[in-house]
Amino acid sequence: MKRTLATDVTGAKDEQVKLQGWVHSRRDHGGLIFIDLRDHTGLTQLTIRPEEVDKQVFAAAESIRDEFVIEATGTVQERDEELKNPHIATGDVEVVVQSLRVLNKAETPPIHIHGEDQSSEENRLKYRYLDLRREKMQLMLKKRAEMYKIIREYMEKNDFTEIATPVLANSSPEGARDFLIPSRLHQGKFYALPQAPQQFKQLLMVGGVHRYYQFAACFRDEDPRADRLYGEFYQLDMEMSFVEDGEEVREIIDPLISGLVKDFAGKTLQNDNIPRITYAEAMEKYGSDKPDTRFGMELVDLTEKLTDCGFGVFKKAIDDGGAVKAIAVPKQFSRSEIDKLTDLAKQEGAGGLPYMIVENGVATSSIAKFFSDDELATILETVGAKDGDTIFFGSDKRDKVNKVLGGMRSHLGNELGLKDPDVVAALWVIDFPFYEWDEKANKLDFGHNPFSMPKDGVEALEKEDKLSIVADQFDLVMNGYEASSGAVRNHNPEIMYRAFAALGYDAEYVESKFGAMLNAFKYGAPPHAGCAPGMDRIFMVLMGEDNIREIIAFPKNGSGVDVMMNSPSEIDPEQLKELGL
RNA sequence: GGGCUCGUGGUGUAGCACGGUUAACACGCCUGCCUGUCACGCAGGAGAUCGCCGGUUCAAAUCCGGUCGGGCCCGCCA
Repeated sequence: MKRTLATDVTGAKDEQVKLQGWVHSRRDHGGLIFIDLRDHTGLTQLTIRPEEVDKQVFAAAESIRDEFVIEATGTVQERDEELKNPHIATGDVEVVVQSLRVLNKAETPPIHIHGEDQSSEENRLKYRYLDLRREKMQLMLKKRAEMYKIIREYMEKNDFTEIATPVLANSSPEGARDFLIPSRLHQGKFYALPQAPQQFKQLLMVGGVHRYYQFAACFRDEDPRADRLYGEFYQLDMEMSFVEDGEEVREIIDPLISGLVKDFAGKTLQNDNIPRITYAEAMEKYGSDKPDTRFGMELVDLTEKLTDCGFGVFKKAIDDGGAVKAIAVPKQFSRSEIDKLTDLAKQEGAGGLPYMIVENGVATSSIAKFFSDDELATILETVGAKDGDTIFFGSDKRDKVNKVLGGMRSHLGNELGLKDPDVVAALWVIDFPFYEWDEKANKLDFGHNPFSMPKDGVEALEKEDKLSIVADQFDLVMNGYEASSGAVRNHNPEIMYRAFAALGYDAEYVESKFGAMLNAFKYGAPPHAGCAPGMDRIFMVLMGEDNIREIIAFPKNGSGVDVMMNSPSEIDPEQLKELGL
């Protein structure tokens, strides 16, 4: 007898079929029992009539409970018109059961398997194997595989070679905390799980690999977030040799992203040609290096226009070389809402949150009296505020103003529902600064990582103002999430030494940290560039989720604990002893 | 490390600001009835020392202190 899938029964009318799956629900009418059988394809209704089966079979049907694993054989029959159920795919037919076998029993499930997330995440993670039976999670697993297939085909078509790099690697001096693995053979020494296969992929370029890619597992021991998994994640790690301009990398990725958004996810790509904006522009307009551009509410600079204004707070900021900027928000807020927003601004480092309300073409508020009518009119015009809008101001050092108003913009974009879930706004933020100022350590540090190429070559590194040096380094941003970073790599040891020298590190230090790579570069390293789109996060955006745990089979919770497997766990003293620990 | 927030039958919540009978509702579970349901229906039932510890009080799910756990955010992280 033919083994049939739940959703294939429609095409098997009047045929004898055998189905295997789980009991999704059971409706016992006494003299007639319906069972919705669920397998990985969907649901089919089994109908058990006492006149058509043995007594034992009917008794079995009576004793069956939800989530039992069963095997049923029977005949597919078209339902009478009035009995058809348009809500399920197989609702036109039913399987009239002849025999029934319980393959396994099931206790009452501790989470709801029907419908949308009706159980706490805590329980869902603890019983993930049950959670995965849910339609939504099944879809996530299948779509993820589909996405991988699309990407793999695209990369192969573009001459990329899939190569695996070691998972037992070395601790890297920069960046995130490492996961360390004690060596048994070399006691006192450690491997580390790679934060990314960065050095390996660059060494592949030196090794003559033209274009490389892999779905690389990356490991970082940093606190998780809603959009950041704890411990491990996957990126489409890729690198191209003989590329000296980051644009070439972006042009490879563009069609892939475009296809994933439109064809794979069925969403609208905001701009068919994925825009490029500089880091500086992103910070000025959106106050963020990963702006969500599905909505406007851009930051407007008022510094020039308010140099002589009578409002002491603004005046002082401007006199101190800072900036005054504003955003117009299409809503009037209550006093308590303003208070909450003010708290938010303060968390971002602002002293307060000055605002004006626009009514009848006039800006009013407690601070309005400090401005001339001309200045008020200029503010309205420059900010582009309309009646019913609220204008929020920031005044401080330029960086801080951008940060505060950028945080406000992002927050309000959510609050006011300005983020269209059917649209994906993708953009490249390019020209990241090579160095940045580390406020805490009060010293210069690398912006992203030390492996990037300064944009105007070695000479650029000699600039007096180190903070103005731009790297050929870029991020892909999707709906306000950082989806990828990438760069033209530094393949020249000289530049590497100089880049570190500017931070006060000598050649010895550089050699001790990056010896293998520096050494390799001496033997003819081709120029190369690449990027590493984060698969989990991109998939999350494509699926319209805002919690990255929703799209992963077995995520750890917010404390880095696998509540299902109970990892991390204590270890047998014998194992420790063997490692010399 | 810090801030905010949540913790009540198997599951999800209400009750808590203002302490006071038997802790309520929905889903699920159990028993019985039911031959066309698909959120099946009907009747009945079981199931919770309200995360834990301590305090205040005649009396604590409710107030106070502490602690543990979850979630979001900052720090951190590309």
